[in-house]
Amino acid sequence: MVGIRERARAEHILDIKRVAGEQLSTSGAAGVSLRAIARELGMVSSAIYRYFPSRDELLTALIVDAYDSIGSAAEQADAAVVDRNVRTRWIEVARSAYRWAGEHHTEYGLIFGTPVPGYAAPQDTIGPATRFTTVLLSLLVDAQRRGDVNAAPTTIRPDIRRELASMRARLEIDIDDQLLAAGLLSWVTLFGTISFIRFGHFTNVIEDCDTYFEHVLTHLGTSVIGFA
Amino acid sequence: MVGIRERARAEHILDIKRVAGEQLSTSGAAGVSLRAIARELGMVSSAIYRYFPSRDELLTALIVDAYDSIGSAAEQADAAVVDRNVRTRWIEVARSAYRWAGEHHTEYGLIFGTPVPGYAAPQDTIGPATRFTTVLLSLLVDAQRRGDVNAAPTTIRPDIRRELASMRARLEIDIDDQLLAAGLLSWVTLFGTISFIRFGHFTNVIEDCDTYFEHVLTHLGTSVIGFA
DNA sequence: TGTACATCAGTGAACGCGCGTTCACTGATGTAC
DNA sequence: TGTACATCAGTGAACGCGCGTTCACTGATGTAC
Repeated sequence: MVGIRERARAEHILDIKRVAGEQLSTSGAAGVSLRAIARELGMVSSAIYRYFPSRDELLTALIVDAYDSIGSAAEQADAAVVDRNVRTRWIEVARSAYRWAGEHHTEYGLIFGTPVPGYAAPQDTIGPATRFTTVLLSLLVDAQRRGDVNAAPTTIRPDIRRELASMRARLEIDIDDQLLAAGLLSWVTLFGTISFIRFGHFTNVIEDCDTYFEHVLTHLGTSVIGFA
Repeated sequence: MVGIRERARAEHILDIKRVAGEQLSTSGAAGVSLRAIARELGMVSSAIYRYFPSRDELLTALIVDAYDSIGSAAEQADAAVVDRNVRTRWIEVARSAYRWAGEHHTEYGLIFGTPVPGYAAPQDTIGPATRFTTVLLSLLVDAQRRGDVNAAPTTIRPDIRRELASMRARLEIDIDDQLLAAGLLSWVTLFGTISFIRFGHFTNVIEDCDTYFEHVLTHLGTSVIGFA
């Protein structure tokens, strides 16, 4: 049986994070203020310290939530593909990231934008941070196992092969050099494109960014990774 | 003949921007403070207003300087290639961006990171912002004119061809769909890679980022753009 | 079932700090006749 | 060449504001016997 206090506590934490998220959207990470949150929630500013020991810890919680949010969006998008076709899965997962970035503009900036100087991401953020990438990786592993890839081979220099081998060992995955390199490049291009679109670098360059994103997606899936 | 006042004024503006740049590196855009700058320079805080009408204008000046700085780095890198070989030019220009981002970490974050909420980039920033891209574009124009490209053709959907045509008209450049699309993708991947490296997303993923960057560069030049 | 004690949530005042911006002012540097 | 005036740089005080964090406290909710 869950006590009244425990439930109230969980609710208050949610409330604080919700208001903090609103401040994040309106005025950025620097604009998140404990006093303003307390004011908004009708409490006294010192009461916040019952829930978060400091402002930095609250920011960390927001970062963790953002990673979890985009990670679970990707997991759901992947799980929703019933026939498990890897090309379709890639497209759905990539789209989910694009959509998430559109719906959570500031949270996206928080995790993929300028790092806050002096703020060192604590250990707690590492797990959630890898959640999205794990979806991508397991997709590639499946593609490899099923043999559903046939990209034109590109030249990979020995020093990069060494780097890829070390990555393979560290992540304990079974993906060959060709596919791993293509996956890495696609991962970066995916978020590079999303950032350029969401951060406004395509202003006066591309008019219909949604369409362009779809084009990049298809291109990466077909020509770079080479899904069947 | 340049008056004493005029020269002193120009020097003071440089001083203010220099100190502001130092603050930018230490504490980010939010940490740039007029009062702290004045303190550092031994003036009274209100004196700053003789040089910049507001804090926002100072920030704008920093952004403009950053764009100018990376732009001129690219121009110099391009100009230094004596044989005008387009592949070499691409590599040198891309490298200059990577190097610049490494030497100007915070300035890079300022222009390619999270946009400051509520801060709308004024007209003054548009010119300097295009300086880097102009170098890349003229490189592509030359490649096209000299016929120094032979990439494997990729499929480009009609709606994207329309987008490319409109871009061609707006920028008044003569680059065909194939090359323009490849250039666009390489541009995004270039900065996507730089951002991932500089913003720390390759921690626990890639060990030797410098080498990986070189690999991406070669790959883009060879397989994506297809320089001869 | 009732009582005694421990835990927790929230209060209110205070500390010590920094910030952007305005304004009336003094003195020095430039300019026009 | 000298004088009268206009422009500019810099001063110092003030306005009004917000912030994170600490601390001793009250009162309510839970727990153990």
